[in-house]
Amino acid sequence: MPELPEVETVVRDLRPHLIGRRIASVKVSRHHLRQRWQPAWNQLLPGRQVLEIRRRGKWICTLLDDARFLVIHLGMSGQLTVVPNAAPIQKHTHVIVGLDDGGRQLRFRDIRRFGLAVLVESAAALEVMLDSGKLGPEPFDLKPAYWRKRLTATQRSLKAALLDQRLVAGVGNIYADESLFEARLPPTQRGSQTSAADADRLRRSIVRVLNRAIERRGSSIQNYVGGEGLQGEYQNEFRAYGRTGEPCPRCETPIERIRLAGRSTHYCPRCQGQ
DNA sequence: ATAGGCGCCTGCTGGC
DNA sequence: TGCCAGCAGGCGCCTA
Repeated sequence: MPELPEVETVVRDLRPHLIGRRIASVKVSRHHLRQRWQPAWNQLLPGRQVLEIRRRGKWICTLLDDARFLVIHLGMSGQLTVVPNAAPIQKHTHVIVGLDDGGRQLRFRDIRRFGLAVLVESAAALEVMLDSGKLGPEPFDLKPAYWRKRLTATQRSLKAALLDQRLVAGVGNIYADESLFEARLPPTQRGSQTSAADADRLRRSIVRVLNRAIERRGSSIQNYVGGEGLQGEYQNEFRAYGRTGEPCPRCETPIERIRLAGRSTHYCPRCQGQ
């Protein structure tokens, strides 16, 4: 569930609590996540100091003082929070990292277990994992020529293209629908049919929607909370996503919902043309 | 190579 | 009240 704005909010929340802190202890649950936790990591983590926390697309990369990275993906239902040691341990908590500040823990909770928590050996290994063709550029760094080229090179729908992390990193189902609404483009339109003007409008819309969502600390629908356990507020500003049957905020036409690229897709049949 | 479908999980909601 | 289908911020693997 968490997309770029939610992950960015988590990272910003965690930084002041984690940077400079040392890891005192590690405890993991028996349930496996998308990738199995290696027992060796329980030995490697204690004593390490947190130097940096970065976001890349929907990935959270915590740089440690041995040049390794604790890498976390929130999947659909992941929560990464800093809480007092005494806070009750909620069901589905899979990793608990004790901190040396004498009273708090970093906890990774993930109800559906589509998420991931792994220790990566080095910056080079992280490159292989995330970059090397897998993750496209950050939405804020999209070059107009690149973006149009990638869109026009595919027969898939704009919706499918936006969800493809290789084209642009960090956009998911909510912000794809919201960006297409903002740009007044039909989600079903084939990438190959995209004019230069369409592509650029879409690019700007993505940036505007994501920045606004970050300002509102992301969207909370069911599970999402930021690094301090607070919900987001952007769900109150949705114009298309999840508004099936409600009037379009631009033209009052009821918002429609279709299945596209395997996902629920919400749009205004009138002002998002065709 | 590219595009679509399915499965991985748990929990919640709505209809009967 | 119970049961069952359908749905949910993602992604990787399989197939045509």
